[in-house]
Amino acid sequence: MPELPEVEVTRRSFRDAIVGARVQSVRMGKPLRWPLGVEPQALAGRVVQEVRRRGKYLLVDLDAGMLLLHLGMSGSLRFAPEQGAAGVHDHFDMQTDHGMLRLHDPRRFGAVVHVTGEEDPLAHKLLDGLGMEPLDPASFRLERFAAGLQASRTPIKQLLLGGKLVVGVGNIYASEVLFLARIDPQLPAREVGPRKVRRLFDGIREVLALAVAQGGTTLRDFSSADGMPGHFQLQAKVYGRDGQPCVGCGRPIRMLRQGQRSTYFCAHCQK
DNA sequence: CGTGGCTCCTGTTAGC
DNA sequence: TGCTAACAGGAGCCAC
Repeated sequence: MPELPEVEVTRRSFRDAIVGARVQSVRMGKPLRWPLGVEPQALAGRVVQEVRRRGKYLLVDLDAGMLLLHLGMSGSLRFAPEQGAAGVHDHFDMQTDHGMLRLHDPRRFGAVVHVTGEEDPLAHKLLDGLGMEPLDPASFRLERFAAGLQASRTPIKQLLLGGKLVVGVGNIYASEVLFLARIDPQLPAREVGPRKVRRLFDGIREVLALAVAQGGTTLRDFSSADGMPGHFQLQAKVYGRDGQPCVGCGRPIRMLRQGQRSTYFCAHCQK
């Protein structure tokens, strides 16, 4: 469900409401990707200072320590003054004096981990290798992006998905952005020419920024932590359109597998 | 070290 | 209609 825009929209939707809240209790459901790393009740009394985002991780700063939160493939967050009884897929409930933060995650690829701070070894392990932030002009630099492509033989689609060069481009946006930039997803990154590099760089920024501005949502249902639905109807030009006519040339869109993930593209428009 | 494949888990959908 | 298999928006881990 969540690529960068959805994670960022989620962050914005509950940040103001939760900052200053004091934790009263924490309930865990079934195991998520990793153990919480602390006894849930040990979080009682902590006060939320800030909610930040790094890649697709949400960082919830407490007055002591920090929570790293990831939505995985199927996770969603909800923050509200009142929440109903926990359902079978609600695996993390943090009750505060401002309301409850709840993670709903059927597949449980998501995570909630407590670390002592930015210097915690686990925080380093999870965050250190992350690439540039595409929505932060100070981070996402054309020269660094171009150099990163130049240094890799990996097919460009997989390099984008990997998150080590630039974060937040998920499987849908990877296909869409490559279509917009007219680049063959199978092309080794170092063979992407300067003009295409430029188009790709601009495309990533523009598409992600637009999606955030319009409240997230890619293909299916998504709602932010305050329950508002997104308004961004990404009408996918290639994703999920195997066999259907390309909006550019009318030839059939093709699907292929790259690293166990599907890629959609137009072999005529993208070369 | 860069790279590719496997893996975690459950729900939905396509196909027989 | 019912069963089964394939597939799903992520990313860490491990073997080459």
